[in-house]
Amino acid sequence: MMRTPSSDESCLKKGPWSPEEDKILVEYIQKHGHRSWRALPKLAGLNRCGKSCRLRWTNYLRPDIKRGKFSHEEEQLIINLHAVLGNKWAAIASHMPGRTDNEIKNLWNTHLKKKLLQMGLDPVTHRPRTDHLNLLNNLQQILAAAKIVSSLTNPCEINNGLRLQSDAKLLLLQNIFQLKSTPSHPASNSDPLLNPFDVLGFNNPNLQNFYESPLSQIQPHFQNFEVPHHDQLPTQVCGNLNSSIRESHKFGSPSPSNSLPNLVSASPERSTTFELTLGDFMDIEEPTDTYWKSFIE
DNA sequence: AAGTCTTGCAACCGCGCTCAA
DNA sequence: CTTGAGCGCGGTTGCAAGACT
Repeated sequence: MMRTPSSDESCLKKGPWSPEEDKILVEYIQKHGHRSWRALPKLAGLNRCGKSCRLRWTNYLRPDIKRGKFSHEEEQLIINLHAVLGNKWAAIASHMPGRTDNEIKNLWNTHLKKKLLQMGLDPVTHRPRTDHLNLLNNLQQILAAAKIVSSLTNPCEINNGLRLQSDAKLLLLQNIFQLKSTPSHPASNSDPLLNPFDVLGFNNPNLQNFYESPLSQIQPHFQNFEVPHHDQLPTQVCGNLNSSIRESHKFGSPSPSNSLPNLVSASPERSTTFELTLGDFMDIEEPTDTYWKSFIE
């Protein structure tokens, strides 16, 4: 139900609060509390609307507010809570005594979102980004982020880092083989102008050579890529791995089937078979979400 | 030194929910 | 059941300060 502002509300003061106004508000609330925000400004003698008073109190003047920079632990906590709760700033704030929803929201929009993007993670899903056209570009970011894992000490970060490493490997395999093996794919058109690395914005000569080389020459480059043993994976994952990633281990032998997974969807929804597989795979040994859910409950 | 751009944050706005009349 | 006041939440804006050219 929409409430239209009353006529006398329109001439009320807006904008930054003066120290005098702050003093009046604090003294009034300390004496009388804040039962009705709408009535408060008149009773306190403030030329502000009740909403503005409430906001000023809850976001700034409340005595239990912890001011100052967020610690690394607090940032990590916000990221973890956001992964479970999404943009429920008030809910996140309720688990962080002394911090306001507004403060957390601002921190997220100015720092944490960028931090996740730099790591190649989608700030909405907290999963590696899978936009279609930027996929290989993102892959570079994911690989770069995954490299950092070796220097991590925090168990949470190590967990995320290991996940990044496996995601990066799978995405790399998936896309390289897709490009190599699908003649109908526009990116693998024989027209040199449509070379996939041109199309995707890559002009690194090493990558160009990599693309131009026959499969038999590419094989040795993947010796260090580990595909998890199927005993460690759920049945459905196993099945898909058998027909996709495992197939890719048959380098050198002609593969008439070309039974390769589809490219990862541009949208965050898990629309392709492989993406489901990847998503399920990522959940293996991934207690984080469950942990935070139980933490919140 | 001056102008422009970027960043961070306080405050505002609009929407939706709850609850009493 | 309907209506409207009050409140809380999430998204957005505007401005000051710092960084950059």
